[in-house]
Amino acid sequence: MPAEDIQQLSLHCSDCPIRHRAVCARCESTELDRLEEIKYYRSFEAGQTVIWSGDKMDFVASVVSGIATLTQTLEDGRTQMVGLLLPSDFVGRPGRDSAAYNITATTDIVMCCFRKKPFEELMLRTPHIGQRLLEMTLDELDAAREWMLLLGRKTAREKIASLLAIVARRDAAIQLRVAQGQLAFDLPLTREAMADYLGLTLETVSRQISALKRDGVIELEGKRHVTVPDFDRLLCEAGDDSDGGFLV
Amino acid sequence: MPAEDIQQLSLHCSDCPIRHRAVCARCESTELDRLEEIKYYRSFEAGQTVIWSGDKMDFVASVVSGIATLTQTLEDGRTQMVGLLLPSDFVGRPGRDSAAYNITATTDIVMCCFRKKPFEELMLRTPHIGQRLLEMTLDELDAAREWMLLLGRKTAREKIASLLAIVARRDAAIQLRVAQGQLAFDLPLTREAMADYLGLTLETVSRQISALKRDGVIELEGKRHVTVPDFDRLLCEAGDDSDGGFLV
DNA sequence: ACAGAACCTTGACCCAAATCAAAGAGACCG
DNA sequence: CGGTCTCTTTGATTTGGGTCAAGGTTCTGT
Repeated sequence: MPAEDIQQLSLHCSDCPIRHRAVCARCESTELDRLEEIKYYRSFEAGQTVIWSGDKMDFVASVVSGIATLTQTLEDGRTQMVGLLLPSDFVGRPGRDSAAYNITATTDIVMCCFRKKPFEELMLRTPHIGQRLLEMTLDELDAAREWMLLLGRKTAREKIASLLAIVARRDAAIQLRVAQGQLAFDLPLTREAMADYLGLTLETVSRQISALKRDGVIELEGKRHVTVPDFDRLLCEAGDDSDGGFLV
Repeated sequence: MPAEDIQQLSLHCSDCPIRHRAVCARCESTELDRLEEIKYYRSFEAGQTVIWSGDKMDFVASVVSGIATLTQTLEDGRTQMVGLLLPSDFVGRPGRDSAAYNITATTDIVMCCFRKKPFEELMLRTPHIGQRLLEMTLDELDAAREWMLLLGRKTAREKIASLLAIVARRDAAIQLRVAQGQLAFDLPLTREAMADYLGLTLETVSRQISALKRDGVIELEGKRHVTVPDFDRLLCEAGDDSDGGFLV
């Protein structure tokens, strides 16, 4: 989302640190002011579950700060992460009143919620909101499909490299650090969460990270801080030149 | 989509056998008549490529008859199917002018196309179309995420059983055959396409189908015709009680 | 400063699925 | 009818990643 859009949007939502990506920034309707009337905030601690799959969900929300995951599980406990919620991401589905996934906070998190009913009414009156939501949903669909390629066809090493590349890019975008040459960032996920994301076991994740380190593709400081000396090398390890992916 | 919607919709699109699911059936606006003005048909033979990923795509379309696949590939040829287009499915993305995936006809296929520009203009004037598209896109996203669970965490046998269950259900829905007890249908995919769908090799697909046959979960007649004596048994083999999935 | 917990790494071993290889079964065609 | 092509099955072997197990590192709370 271009910077000027964020700014313009913030005119409508001035006390809130979030960029409501659900809302069309180009729409100048005063309807958007009504978002202020129906919104409220909720906080969760790291590890807390925001909502369980199947539970009633009478709100939609944007992430203000922190990180949450969307996961699905089989009866026997096998878990697959199907999405990651980062600041400014939108969650919740107009027209459906129960959650489709478990949402879990992996860090302390603040969400900006809108009660679903009034939000839907606002959508009806303000087509631009729906259009923006459609755009966002299509982006998520593309990201999910790219992840399908990763889950179905990539090797463990490629999966790890892809994840690192995506996190690096996302981090660079957030920090607005222009990334020439060396990149450094903190992994926002535990080894286990990475495993659930990539369809691997945590042991394999650990082993492959060690292998990438041994081969000089990345450097590690502590468990979480990663330095990438040669981003192109990492991309090459990722098995494709994909420039997008899940974290969008 | 409920039957009455299809019927009501067909008022607006009477000569076309397709149910335009992209269009809100409940909308009585005469705007919908303009769809007639901007639509045209294209046919493809089995095996033909409709469009390559990255190509310019200046239309959106609904599938009238036949089956097509959406696939992504890595440079070395590894292929992952990320979607299956069945009659009445919508393809194409307002707001993006190149295709994100390879679209290939797996049977002879007829598509009902709308030039993108006028379709987008129509969307602007008719919010219900956008809303319906949003609904459909959210359904596709759910399906893609369910597929992520399958790709990341299910065994080969569970993958095959899941695919069979989904095809069986979809077939039953299309045929409007009420499915008490025994189900029978034709597989719409080659072993190789199934493999690309499930993230397996074609040999593994063949072996697992043979195993399910040997264990009495399914019966096979020829290579493609499948009979399911006990649908619950098949669901159980699929590893979850999922009632939806990719084919929607 | 110490105990405990949570998280991470590494090794040894195993197995499900990939790979390599060969042969069967239809479909189509001259 | 036999030949060829495409699709499918089955067998033998290999291997990537899972499983089980044992320690190592931080971090937190007392």
